Amino acid sequence: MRPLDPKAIFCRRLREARLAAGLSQKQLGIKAGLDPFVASPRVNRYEVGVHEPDMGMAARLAYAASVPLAYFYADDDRLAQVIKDFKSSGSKLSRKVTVASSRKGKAD
Amino acid sequence: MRPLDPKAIFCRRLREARLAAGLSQKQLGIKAGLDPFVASPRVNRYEVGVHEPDMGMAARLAYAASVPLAYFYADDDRLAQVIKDFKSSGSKLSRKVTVASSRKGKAD
DNA sequence: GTACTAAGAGGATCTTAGCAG
DNA sequence: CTGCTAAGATCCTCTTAGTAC
Repeated sequence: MRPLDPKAIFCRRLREARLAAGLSQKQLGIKAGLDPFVASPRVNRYEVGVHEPDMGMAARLAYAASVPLAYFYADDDRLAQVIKDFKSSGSKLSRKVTVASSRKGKAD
Repeated sequence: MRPLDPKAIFCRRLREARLAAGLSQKQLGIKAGLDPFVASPRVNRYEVGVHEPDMGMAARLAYAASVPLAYFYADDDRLAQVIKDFKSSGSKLSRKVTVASSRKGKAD
């Protein structure tokens, strides 16, 4: 079972999640903490596949689009569905890791 | 539900997957297609969290460690388990996307 | 409003060359 | 062997400034 191209998968999942959330590229970027003046080009570059976001940015986009981060990297459509439907039930082990900032994307 | 720091998660999952596969950092890198002379430092930097691999490299590491790529990004331990145990059953829709090369990591 | 693109500035990773257990 | 690190060279991303629908 060879892995599919992860970048192509990422683009597809990101777009699908954004549209499912009913947001424009700019709106998603802003909701993910990007400056309104840069949100549109940056999210666009991610969706088209020209640039790859780092993990911090990808996590914010996932949160803004209401999907788990792992959803963006699921190479199998069934696995993607399983991830999207996953409810973090009683998370007793609240192992809180501090939220770090990503490269440039100021989170506020 | 705030997302945990994805880089810290990635480091933890990568190390766990590598040890579960019974490989050294160098061995994992070589199995992922890296040159034997660079495999050790590069995998180490990923595991310690100093550098972030791009998606292509992450996908090769996941394949070499016998876990789905999405496993590295699962912020919830239960979700991680679900992903790891996921069997891509009869994948009838063989939507083969061409495997692309990543930044520097020559795959052969 | 929406999606999308080019190009320079800036900042990230990669390779090499090492150290310690 | 193993895990791990510093520094310069290299390459990718981010912002700005735009086009087109």
